[in-house]
Amino acid sequence: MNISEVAAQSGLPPKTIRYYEDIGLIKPLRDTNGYRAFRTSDMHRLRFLGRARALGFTIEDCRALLALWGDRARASADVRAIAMDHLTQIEAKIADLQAMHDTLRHLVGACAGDARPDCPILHSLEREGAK
Amino acid sequence: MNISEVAAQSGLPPKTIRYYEDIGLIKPLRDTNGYRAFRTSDMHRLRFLGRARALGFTIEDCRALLALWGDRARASADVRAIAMDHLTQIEAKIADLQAMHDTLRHLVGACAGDARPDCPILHSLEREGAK
DNA sequence: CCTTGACCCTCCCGTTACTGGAACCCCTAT
DNA sequence: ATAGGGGTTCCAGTAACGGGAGGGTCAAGG
Repeated sequence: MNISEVAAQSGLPPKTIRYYEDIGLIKPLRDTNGYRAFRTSDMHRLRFLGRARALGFTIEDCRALLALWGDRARASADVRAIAMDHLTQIEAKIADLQAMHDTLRHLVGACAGDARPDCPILHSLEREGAK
Repeated sequence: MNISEVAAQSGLPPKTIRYYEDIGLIKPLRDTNGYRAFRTSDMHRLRFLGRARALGFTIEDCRALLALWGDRARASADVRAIAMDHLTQIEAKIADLQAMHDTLRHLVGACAGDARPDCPILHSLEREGAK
């Protein structure tokens, strides 16, 4: 399988696939012409990566998850730990964004948004108690 | 005012302040010894920047907001447009994160997290309908 | 046999908003 | 004279790729 076919079937752009090889997440074979020759197992790893990335796992998380995936003697606790950690980070991020969202929403709601220069948004950014 | 004092009073690290000068967000004067000499107006701009960044505005948004802030003939509609845009992006991001969160939470809940290798999280990443 | 077009390859730079570090200057106190 | 705590510049690295240059390869058509 050449890279474009793998790209089509995995949903990942060729650039990304090459990058994943660069950083050692996959190790496709090479044809004599230098083209990458992907096995089915490479495809599976790529699909796994695509799904893990879609869930927001970092590349390093993915590396760890792949290792656990391939380890018959793994403990599900190890997988769960990674996922829990990630979940916590996501929750923190959502909380941050939600706070920004609420403040902004309030400010946007208070701003007339017309041709006049007076603007509560700028006032808020200007003065002390801007929160 | 030297950079460390401005840093203390604005809450921004010196490195960040130098960076902001690099990209033209502030233009402090210089003492004869080459040290940056910050005026009160620089402080105000830095505080403005700190608050805008805390609300998640990008640097380029900040540049635009600073320009509007200094423009007596501005229309509040312009400010509001930037904020609305940003708000929309935040909402999109929250939605993304929330979706990841829900999926992950479900998977984490289904995983025993013990010494056995069987793990719904890995199964989900492995199989087709991993969503 | 040659050309064309669609592949593929490997670099290298740019992205965002900084942070860390090296190498070096300046000022004050001991 | 030296030690310390400022300050300065510039370079590199971060996360996870994307864009594009420059150049080899392959299959089909004339």
